[in-house]
Amino acid sequence: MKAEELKGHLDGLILAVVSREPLHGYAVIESLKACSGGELALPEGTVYPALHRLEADGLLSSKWSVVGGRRRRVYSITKRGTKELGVSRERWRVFATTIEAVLA
Amino acid sequence: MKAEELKGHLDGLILAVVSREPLHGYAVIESLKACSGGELALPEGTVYPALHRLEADGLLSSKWSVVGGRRRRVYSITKRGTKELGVSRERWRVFATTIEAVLA
DNA sequence: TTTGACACCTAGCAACACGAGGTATAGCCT
DNA sequence: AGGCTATACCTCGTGTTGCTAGGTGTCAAA
Repeated sequence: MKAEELKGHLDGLILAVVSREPLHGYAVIESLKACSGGELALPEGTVYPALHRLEADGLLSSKWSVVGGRRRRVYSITKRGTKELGVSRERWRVFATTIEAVLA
Repeated sequence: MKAEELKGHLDGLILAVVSREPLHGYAVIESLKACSGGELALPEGTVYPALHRLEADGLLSSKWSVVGGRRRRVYSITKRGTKELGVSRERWRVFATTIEAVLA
């Protein structure tokens, strides 16, 4: 998976996995890996800043928790985040249709 | 169509339209627009540098021609470019499958 | 006790699509 | 003749964004 391919699509992916259930950052990485059959093995330096960005934009909200002595920041999707996820899905459909029309 | 979405996918699209028939830069823009039903209305500042990049990488070759007093740089796909187009198509399939698995 | 998994963070880099600006010809309308 | 539009090329600078590389700290198992 090339790095640039992902640009502009990451936010939607994160919103999608967090919308299923609240997750902390590390779990988001694992969830993306699991959902994609290992294809989306994203480094922390990619995911953490993205989570911060999404929270700053009001699409995710977080709260700290401690489990087994380890601190976790657990993210939940907000109302605006849910709406944005819908937009992302629709935008993906348009995008994929467009690319396939040209590439095929 | 968001700008960042396209990143990493543009080269494959250009290779695809040029592979159908040799085209000059302006015609590449028109062809992309036509193939995509107007969705891919890319500005010149996007397409021209991409064409130069592809030529520098040996995936396209160009020669000047003059038609009706206007000079055109006509691009043809090279052998390596054809091969790369195949790679791009396969990479798109993997990418689209991956995104859909997570986003759906 | 040292390795690995878990769990978080940030600064700086590199890639790349785009906006804005520039040059020049041809054809059409007034 | 002058102005406008379409054709046709180019480049510089900017903004976004994913990644690399580095850092901190806990816990369990070898």
